[in-house]
Amino acid sequence: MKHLVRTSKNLGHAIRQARKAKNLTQKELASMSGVWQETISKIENGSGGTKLETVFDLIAALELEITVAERSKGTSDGLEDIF
Amino acid sequence: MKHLVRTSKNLGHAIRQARKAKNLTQKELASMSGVWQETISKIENGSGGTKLETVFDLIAALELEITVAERSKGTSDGLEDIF
DNA sequence: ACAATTTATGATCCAGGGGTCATATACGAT
DNA sequence: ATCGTATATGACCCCTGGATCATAAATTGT
Repeated sequence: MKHLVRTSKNLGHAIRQARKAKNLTQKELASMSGVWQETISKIENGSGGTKLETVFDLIAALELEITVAERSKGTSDGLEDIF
Repeated sequence: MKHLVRTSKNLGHAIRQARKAKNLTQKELASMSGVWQETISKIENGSGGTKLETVFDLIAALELEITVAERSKGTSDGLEDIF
């Protein structure tokens, strides 16, 4: 699944979905990423203001990757997902 | 151009490149994104700790988009770029 | 319904980000 | 080399994210 991320809420969804897909609890993800469970909770719920590094830590632990590219003009390339 | 972003430095490169591609100065980007020129400078140079929202503002102003997806196992999908 | 586990909330403390201004340094053109 | 513009740096303050601990609320399994 490919997530378009424009807001913290989007990011939260993407992360929660990836975590669930791997059957991890927030606490487990916490210990593998070094990010506190409480913080993960906030992030998954889209509370803004998160620091980039924290996101990178989670992304890495979940074996996801972030890409930045020109806004696709409706290419609808792969199946996308936006909330 | 599609940028794989794993670190703040990567992000900085992607943003600077996109800005240059649009022939914008940091100051111009600043006024169109609401992010201070000084801050843009820091971000482009990969100084970590940036807040997500700040990144979103820049990405939007530069008409870029961020996607999160499973780590591609060497798919080498489109032409990528990693620093 | 109950117990166990998972997630959310709340408070405190501290370090660092970003707004803001001033200035230094780098870069380009002539 | 000089002028003008662009980018980087430094200092200040305020505000908030995240570490941390305790606990509440929600979810899940039986």
